[in-house]
Amino acid sequence: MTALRFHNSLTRREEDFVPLDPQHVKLYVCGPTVYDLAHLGNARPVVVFDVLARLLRRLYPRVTYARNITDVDDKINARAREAGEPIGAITARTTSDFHRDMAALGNLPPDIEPTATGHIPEMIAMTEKLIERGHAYAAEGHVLFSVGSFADYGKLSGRNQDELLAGARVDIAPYKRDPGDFVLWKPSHEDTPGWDSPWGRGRPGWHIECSAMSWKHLGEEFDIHGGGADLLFPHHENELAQSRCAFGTSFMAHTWLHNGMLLVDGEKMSKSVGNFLTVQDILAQGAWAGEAFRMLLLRTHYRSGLDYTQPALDEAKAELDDSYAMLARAPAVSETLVIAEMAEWALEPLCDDLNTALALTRLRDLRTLENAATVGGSAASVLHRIGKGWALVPGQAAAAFRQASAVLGLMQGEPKAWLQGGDDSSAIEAAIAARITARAARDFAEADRIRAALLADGVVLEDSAAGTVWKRV
RNA sequence: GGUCCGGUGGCCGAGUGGUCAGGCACAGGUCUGCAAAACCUGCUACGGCGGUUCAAUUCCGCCCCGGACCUCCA
Repeated sequence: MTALRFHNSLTRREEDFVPLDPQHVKLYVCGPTVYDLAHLGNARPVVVFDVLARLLRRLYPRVTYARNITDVDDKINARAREAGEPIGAITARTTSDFHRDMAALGNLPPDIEPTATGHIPEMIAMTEKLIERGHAYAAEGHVLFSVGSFADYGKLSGRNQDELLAGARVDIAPYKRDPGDFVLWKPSHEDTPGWDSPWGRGRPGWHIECSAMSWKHLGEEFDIHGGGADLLFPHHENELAQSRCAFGTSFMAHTWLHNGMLLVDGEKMSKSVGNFLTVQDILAQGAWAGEAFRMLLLRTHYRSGLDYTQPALDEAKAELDDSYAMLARAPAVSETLVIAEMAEWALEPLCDDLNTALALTRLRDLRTLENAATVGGSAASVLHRIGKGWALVPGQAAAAFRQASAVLGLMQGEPKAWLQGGDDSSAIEAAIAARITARAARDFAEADRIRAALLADGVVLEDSAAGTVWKRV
């Protein structure tokens, strides 16, 4: 496979990916704060970086993908107060909901899923290091990171201190030496979760959590850090500052990747606009919806903005219908060099900054080739366009399609289950048998009557030389 | 206001200094008892104004429009 390239947010350029250790690639992605059901926007980075992890695993002998669970946060505390529910109950339930929803979208679990509450000692240790090295100070029970102590502060997000100051739109706490200084540790009252620390009972700031967890599981320096573009500042800027200053390193992650924001019906999701959608809302549309939503996400390049609309989801479902139908028709074949070559070709775009949209286009081409081979027709124009001289053997393009799709986490289900899944189908089979008898007797009126009746029940028939097949719509 | 990222055909959406994206929709065709599916053909766009160039959707400048971020939203 060709060399991996990424658009690195840190350098704002596309560059070749060079692992720190080619035997072991390390990836960290910011996970959810578990206070409520995952919404559509939460799903995008999970899907995008799931594809990245699958791709890395294909290219390198060992990959460690860590994605955290933020289970200590003031939003969680607020939710617990409102709902009168214990914090532990909220975080446990929300974490399990998150796992369920992400699995429904076809995501594999990360290799490591550290929780913030499980890493308080590491956070305290890092905070102490930062104080020792003169990058942080304690004041009134708080510990603050001193942005003025780090010359590179602002480099990741592309801002300078003056801009940050000018843009500050919150009241500046009196104990801050610099308005840009941010909290590493803050005091907790009796009614708020807290841990004993050298600065009294308190809880960590948000940013230090990710620095501590990535340090614990991936080391002081690692390969790739991912997350939503909205986290670039302040979260990632602060993480980077904490980690580099605590360890005296020249970088935290070598490559920083940021996915674009998801809109719903052209607007940022919000409850007031009424376009707020959770993953559960999508999944409720049917058994097909999880995979269709994943397809929808991957049809757009991860760095671009993406507008979710219902017609777009329906189109993604229709594409899956067509693909599963193709897979259902294709005969099984044994692995060949051509199949490997086809799959490699389809996946090639992923190496160019994870171009999933182009990879999907190539999968469509494989689908057309397979259809031409199994159903009939000429694929000469497709072969000419893609510049390939593949001989069309039924089953081969389908096998390549299936292999390549696995890296996208798509179209791995049983075609029959996708097309015909649902309630008991014996009545449908019986009706089809009756229709075959009618057709054999050239009683087309009866045959058409049966077909129309099935269609009314959402069942579409397709006659071919090989017999009659059916699918639900 | 500042920083950054975008504006591609009816819709979605890649990409490129000059020969084709692709999908959906639509219109023809082949096949079929009729359909459906599949395949074939057609539909030829790159926000506006300048500039560089033999040649710009692709590079540069300005303008317009949209979005993200500007201290804890993926």
